[in-house]
Amino acid sequence: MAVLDATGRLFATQGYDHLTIEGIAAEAGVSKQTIYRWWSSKSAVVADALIEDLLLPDHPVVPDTGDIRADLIAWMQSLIDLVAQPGNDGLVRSLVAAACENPDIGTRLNDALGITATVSTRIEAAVEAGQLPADLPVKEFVSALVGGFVLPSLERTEPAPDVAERLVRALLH
Amino acid sequence: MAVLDATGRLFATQGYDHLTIEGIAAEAGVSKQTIYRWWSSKSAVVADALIEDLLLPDHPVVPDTGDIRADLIAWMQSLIDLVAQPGNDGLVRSLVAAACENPDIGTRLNDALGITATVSTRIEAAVEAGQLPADLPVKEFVSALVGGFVLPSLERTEPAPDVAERLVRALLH
Amino acid sequence: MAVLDATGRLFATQGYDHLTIEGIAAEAGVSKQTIYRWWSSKSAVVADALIEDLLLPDHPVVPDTGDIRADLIAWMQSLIDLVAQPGNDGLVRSLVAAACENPDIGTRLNDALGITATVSTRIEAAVEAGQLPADLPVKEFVSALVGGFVLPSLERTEPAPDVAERLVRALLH
Amino acid sequence: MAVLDATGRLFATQGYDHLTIEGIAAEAGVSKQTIYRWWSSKSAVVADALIEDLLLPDHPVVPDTGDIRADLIAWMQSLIDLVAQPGNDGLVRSLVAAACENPDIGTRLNDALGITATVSTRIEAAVEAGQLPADLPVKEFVSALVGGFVLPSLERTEPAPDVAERLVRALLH
DNA sequence: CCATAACCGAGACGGTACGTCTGGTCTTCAA
DNA sequence: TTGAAGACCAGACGTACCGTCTCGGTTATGG
Repeated sequence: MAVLDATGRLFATQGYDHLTIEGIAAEAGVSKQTIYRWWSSKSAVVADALIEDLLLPDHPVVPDTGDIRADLIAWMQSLIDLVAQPGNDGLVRSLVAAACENPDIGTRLNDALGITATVSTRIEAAVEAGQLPADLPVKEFVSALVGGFVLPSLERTEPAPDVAERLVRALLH
Repeated sequence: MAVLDATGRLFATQGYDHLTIEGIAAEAGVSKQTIYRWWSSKSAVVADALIEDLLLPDHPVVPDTGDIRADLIAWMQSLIDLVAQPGNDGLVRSLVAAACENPDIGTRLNDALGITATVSTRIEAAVEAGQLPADLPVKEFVSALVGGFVLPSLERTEPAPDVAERLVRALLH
Repeated sequence: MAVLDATGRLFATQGYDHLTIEGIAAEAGVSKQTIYRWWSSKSAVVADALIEDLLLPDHPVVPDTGDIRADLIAWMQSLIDLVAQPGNDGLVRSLVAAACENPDIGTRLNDALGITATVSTRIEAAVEAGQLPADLPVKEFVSALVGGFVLPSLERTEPAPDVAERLVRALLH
Repeated sequence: MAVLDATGRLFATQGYDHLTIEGIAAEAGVSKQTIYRWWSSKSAVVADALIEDLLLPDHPVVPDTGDIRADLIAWMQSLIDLVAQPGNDGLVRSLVAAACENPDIGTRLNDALGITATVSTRIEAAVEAGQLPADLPVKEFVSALVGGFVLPSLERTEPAPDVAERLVRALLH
C-alpha cells in the first residue's frame, strides 16, 4: 500500500510526532478520506507500517558463536551502532512514543526490534545448552535487556562506549 | 505554582497527550502568556511538575530486610500494584511519552520513579555487603530492572501475578 | 422514477440546500452512479422533479368570477396561505435557491407556481374582455405579480394580512 | 475589515456558491478562525459585506425629470445595463441565492439594490405630486417592480431590448 | 510617595492539522 | 448490459490548539 510506504518514508525523516495524516496523504498521493476509511488513527497506520517492516532499517541478527555473553554483547553493540547512525537518532524515541499511544504498536515493539526472531531463540538455545540457568524467565530477561537499552536512549545522552558490555554484564553476572 | 498544580491534576486525569497549554492555563486560572513566559513548551512544564513531584502519587520505598532479592521483588510488586490501581493505568505510558519529547523528562524519569533515592542505594549496599558481585554495573542494572518493568506496560496487557518475582529472577540468577 | 420521488420527499423535509446526491441515492435505494448516469447535477434532478410536479403541493387555481381584481386577490391569498402552512415555510426560498443554480429551474419556476396554466390565461381573458388595457404586457405583468410575492418571502417576515389585496392594488390602480 | 473586502472581491469574480470561507480567509490574508470568531457562517459574512456596500458596483440613481414613467424606465434600463456588463452576469442570481440562505441578506436586498434610497422616495414624490394614485401601496409597488426585474433574470435569458419600458408599462397602465 | 516598571488576565491573531462530509469519477460484480 | 455497491481523489467544512502579540489593570519598588 502506497500509504504505508509513505508512512515509512516520513517516519524515517520526520519522526513520529511530526507525522500527520495530511502529510501521509500528500506523500502517498491519496486523499485523507482513503486513510480514514482503512485506519482509525495515525497510530494505527504506523502500527501497520511497523508490521510490514517499513519503519526500520534492517535489524541486526544475533550471532551464534556458542558464547552467549559475547553474542549478546555483539548484538547489543550493533543495535547501538544502528541507532547512532545519522538520521536514526530519533528512531527509538519515535517508536516508543508511538507505542505509548497505541497498544498494538506496543505489542509489536518487541517483535519490531527483532527480538523474538533472534534474541529469544538464541537465549533459549543457551538455556538448553546449559550456559544459562534452566529456570531463567526468558521473556522477562529479554524485556530487561531491551528495556536496559531503550530507557537510557530516552535521555539522549551519548552512550558510553562500553555500555553494551556493561549492560550484558549487569544481566549475566 | 498554580500552573504546576494544575498540570499535575490534568496529567493524572487526562494523560500526557491530551494535556494542552490552554487546558493548563484554564485549569490554573492563568493566561497562556504567563505559561509561555516561564516555560518554553508543554514538556518543560511537565518536566518541572515532575521535579516538584506533582505528577505521581507517593512512590514506594525499597525495603531493607537484608535479602536483596526479596527486597527487590517486594518493591517491584508495590510498583506494579501502584500502576494497577484505577486511574493510574496510563500513568507510566504518559510519563514515557513525555520523556520521548523532552530530554529533561527522560533524565528525570529514573529519579521520578524513585530509583536513585531508593533502588540504587539499596543495590549499592548489597554490592558492598557482598550479596552482589563487586563489579556489577549498577546503573545498567537499574536501567534493566526498570526497563523490564516499563517496556511490558506499553503493551497494556494484564501483568502476570508473579511477574515481579520473575523479573527479579531474570536479573539475579 | 424512485429518484425523483425521493427528491420530492427530501426537498419537502429538508429544503434545497440540505439536499445531497448521496442523500437522494440513499433515500431512493439507488446508487450514486445511477443518478449521475441520468442527471448531470443535483439541480438537474430537482428540475426534473419540478417538471413531474413532485416538489410542490397542489397549486391553487385562479378563480374566474368575471372580476379580475377579485380573482387575482383570491388567488394570491391562497398562494400566501399555502406557503404559510407549517412545513411549507422554506418552500419558496428553496425553489428560488434552486433556480439560482439552474437555468432550467428558473425557466420552470413560473410554470411551477402554476402561472402559465392559470394566471396568464386569466389575465389574457381579462384583456380581451376589456377589463385590462389592450396593450398590457402580460408576461411582464405576471412577472411583477409573482415577483412581488416572491421577493418579500425571502425576508421571512410574517406577511401583513392584507398583503394580497395591497399587491394587486399596486398593479391594478 | 480585510475580510469584507476580500468577500466583495471574490463575490464579484466567483459568485456566491463558489465562495468559501477558506477562500475568503486566504484572499484576506487571515486565518479561518478569525472569520469564525466574528461571523457564524458564510452568509453572515456576505450580509455584512452587503451592508458595507462592497458587493455591488455603484447603483444607478433614479432620475427626476418630473415624468415618473420616463424616470422609472430610465432607471430600470440602467439597472439592466448594469447587470448586462461582462462580469456582472451572475450578480443578481448570487445575491438572490445569498438571500435564500440568510434572512438578513433578504432584508437588505431591497436596500442593496438601492431601492429605498432612490426608487421609493421618487415614487412617493410622484404620489404626492398627483402623478400616481394617492392610495398606491408603495412598498408593494416597489416589490413588484424589482421582482419583475429579478425573477426573469433567474432564467438567464437575454432580456428583450424594450423590457424596461414594458415592465414599467405593466405597472403603470 | 508616587512614577515606573514588571507582571498579570484576557483574548485576538495567523497558522496547522484534525476528523467529517459531499462532490463527481471509476471499477467490480451479480442479476 | 444494467445497476447496486462502494472505493477513490479532491477539497471545504467547522473545531482545537499552537505560539505570538497587544491590551488594560494591578502590584510593588525604588528614586
